[in-house]
Formats: sequence, C-alpha cells, structure tokens
Amino acid sequence: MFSSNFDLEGQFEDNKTIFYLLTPEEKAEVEKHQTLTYYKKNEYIFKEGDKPAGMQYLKEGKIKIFKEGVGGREQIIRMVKQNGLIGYRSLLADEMHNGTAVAIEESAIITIPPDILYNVLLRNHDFSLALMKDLARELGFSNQRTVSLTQKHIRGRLAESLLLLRNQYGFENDGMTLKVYLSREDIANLSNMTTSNAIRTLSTFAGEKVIAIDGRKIKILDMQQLQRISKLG
Amino acid sequence: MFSSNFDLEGQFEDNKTIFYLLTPEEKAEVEKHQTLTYYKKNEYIFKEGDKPAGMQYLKEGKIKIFKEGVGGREQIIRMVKQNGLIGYRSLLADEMHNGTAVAIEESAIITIPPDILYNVLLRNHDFSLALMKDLARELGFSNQRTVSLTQKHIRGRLAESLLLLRNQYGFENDGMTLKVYLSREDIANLSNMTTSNAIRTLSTFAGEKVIAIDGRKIKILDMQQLQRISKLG
DNA sequence: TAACTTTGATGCTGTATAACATAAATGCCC
DNA sequence: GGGCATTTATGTTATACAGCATCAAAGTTA
Repeated sequence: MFSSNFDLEGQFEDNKTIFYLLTPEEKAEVEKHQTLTYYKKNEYIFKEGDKPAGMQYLKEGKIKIFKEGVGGREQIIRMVKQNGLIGYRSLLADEMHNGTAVAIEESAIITIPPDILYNVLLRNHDFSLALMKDLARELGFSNQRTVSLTQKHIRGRLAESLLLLRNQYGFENDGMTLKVYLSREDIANLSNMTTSNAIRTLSTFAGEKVIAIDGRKIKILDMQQLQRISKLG
Repeated sequence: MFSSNFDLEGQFEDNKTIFYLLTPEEKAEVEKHQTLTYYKKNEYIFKEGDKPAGMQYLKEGKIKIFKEGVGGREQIIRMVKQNGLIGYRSLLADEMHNGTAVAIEESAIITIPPDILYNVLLRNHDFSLALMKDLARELGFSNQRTVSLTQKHIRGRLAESLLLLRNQYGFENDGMTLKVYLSREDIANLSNMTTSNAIRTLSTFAGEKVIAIDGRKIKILDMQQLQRISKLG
C-alpha cells in the first residue's frame, strides 16, 4: 500500500461515475483534498469495525467486501469493479464499517474525506440524488441476495454467483471467459457454501458442459442453461 | 381500504420522523398533496412489481414487507412500525417495488407523490441527508440479515427474530410481552424456516423457560439467554 | 349452530449439504 | 530446484432441517 495526495488531472471526466455531476469548482475542491492509495492483491482496504476514512472510489482494480459470521465464516456481500464506490454506506449511516474490503487484484483507490463529501452533498443536489439512487439500488440488490442465498439450493446459488460475476466484470475478449479470477474459497464465500461444495458443483457444471474450468479460469459455455439453473433454484 | 386527501393539521410535529426537518412552507406543500389511506389487517399496500405510488409514511399500525422466493416461499425482509417509511427505496432507485407490503394490523398510511417528494429533496439538504442516512442504515441491516439468515442455525435465527421484534415494537406494559402478534407462519417467514420448525423451536424455547407462549402472545422471560442463543448461532 | 377453513402441535422420514479425511496438483520461497 | 504450504479435487460420514402426515383447537362464514 502506497499513498499520495498529488492532484490528478482529468480523472472525473468519465461519465461512468457519479463525479461527472460535479461542477468544475466542486471537482477542484475534491481533487485538492483526496488521496490516492495503491493496494496489492490480498491487501485490506478497511476492516469491519473501522471508522470510515471517507468515500472511496475504485479508480482501478477489483475488490471484495465480506462480513464475518458464525465461527468466523466469511460471506462476501459485494464484488466491486472499476469506477465503483466503497465505504460510503458506513459513512452516510454514521456507523463503523460493517464489512471488510480486500483487493482481489492490484487496485488504485481514491479517498474523499468525510467533510469534503458532505460539503459537496449539501451543495449539489444532483450528486446527492445520484448517490441516494446508488444506495437504494444496492439495498434492492441486498434484499434480493438474502432471498436467493437462503432459499436456492447449491446449484442455483452457484449459478447465480457466476452470473453475478459475469454482470459485474464481464468477459475476456473471447466472449466467454469470466474477467475475474477467484479462488474456490472466494466463490464458496460468495455463494454461501463450503469450498468442497463449490469445487464439487463447479466440476458438475463442467461435466454438464454448462461451463469449462481451467484452474481459476471459468468459461461460460451455456448461458441459457446457467440462467435456468439459477432461476429454478 | 379507504382513502382521503383532506389536510391533516399538525401531523409532522413529532420529531420521531424525518418530516420535522421540513420548513413550514415545505410541510404545507406536502400536506396539500398527500393522501391518507386506511388498511385493515391483511390488506396489501403494494405488491412486488408495482410502480411506486410515492413515499409512504406509516402514521399508525404495523406492516410486514416480504419477497417471494423459490416456489413462492415468502421471506419477510422488513417489519415496519409506526412512523416508519415504506416504498421510498423503489422510488429513489427508480425501480418497481421489489417487495410486497401487507398490513399486519389496522394501519393508516400517508402517501407523498413522487414529484412532491423530489421537490422537497432538491430544496432541503437536511431532509435529503436524513433520508440517505435511513437508506444507508437499512442497507447495513439487510447485509447483516443476509449473514444471519444464511449462517445461523434454526435456534439462532429464531432468537434473532424475537430480538428484532422486540427492538422494533417493544413490550406491552408488563415489560415482557412482545407488542406484536404474528402467526407462526409469519415468524417462520421472518426467520427463514418452515412453520413446523417455528412452532417446534418456540415450544423448545418455552420448555427452556427462555420465553412463554400463550397463543400469539410471546413473553420474553430470559433476555440474556435469548441474546446468547442468537449470538452463538 | 353447523360446516368449513385456518392455525397450531408433534412425530417420522428423506435428503441436501456441512464436516471430515485424504490425496494430488500447483504455487511459492529460500 | 527441492521442499513446504496452499489450493484443488473427490470420496465418505454425520446431521440439521425440510417435507409430509396426522390430529386438535380455534376462528370464520353460511
């Protein structure tokens, strides 16, 4: 992990993020106070119980956020991609972090201090509403996951996780290889199952030609069938 | 269900709600356009897939919100009490309702139309931030529930649900009887288990003198033990 | 008040899946 | 490049819980 607070020109031009809603003055203020930090694979960005350092923007990389449950068992509650936001839920709720964030590949994260964020929130309604929309959608997602993870059977849960990874990270150039490389343990923690069962069920899917596996590389061969398995539960 | 849009003086004086953050002019505007609707026990307020009618404020009563999962199995994702808000998540996310709301006792609900809500959100920062805080806390709750419902065993899940009901609705005057009367089926749907198992486990708790049951009336006899069961999973 | 429906209670059975064990393959580092 | 740790793989066993059936009690409707 290596931090800097040098200004970074032009980083918010992209309208994939909510920062494009900021005025030039607001952008300048944010850029002046933000810090940029680099994380290597498997490094922690924050832990459950930490005080939020600010709203964090994933400029580059991939991150998993998990909660510890019974007996330290991890449940991944969110997979974050480039341009995603982290840490803002706890900040806006005025709570400590309720999950742990870990880089699953080398990542660059911009941190906007709480007071600067609130300055902008109080001034810029569109930004404020956009952030509210993000929160509201995330809540919808979480509610949906609760039902899927509790009610679907192993095959359905795993299929849903693979579809989630595909929606979030997309495919490599071949149009079928998931553009994210997780350990079987991570896949299990995402899908609420043991590592053994993740391995077993992935093998089964491969046997059924729904996917193909080559180490951590997962190819989706039959999208429709995968969606069917996920839907059926 | 019976609706009216007569003005209601002084309903927002109470600082238990976020409406106390409104200016007198804003209150007047909201009161002018809102409608008040009464629902009897078991009546639907909205269903999964419906378009949000606005932000709804539970002036009086109790409501459950559930989602349908595999094979129509219901999972209660929220228990709402007096002064609580419903329907705002879907509205702010610009989505259809992702859950169904049903009155579990006679309820009075005030509906604020979308455009009026947005007028206020764009004008009043404090109100806007307070609503954001509500959303952020709800998201934290949902994430926590996901982990509890997937990882805890039946006893832990049921204990947690009873504690949730107590936090949300409190006790009757005797200081031990839960101030909410649910069917065993609702308790089961809240706790991710079958009705049979809810009945069985409640009986076990009663046998252990952790609770006492008399029809739908549930007394918590040993709070510490209940918390221990919930925590252990 | 009778007929019907819903809710609550309990026992039994089957099965999905966690837990455990072990081995092979892969990655890592001194 | 050899040795150790981690990850992946697969078979076996144990068990928590759903599913189902049955019955009693309470509530609802005609």
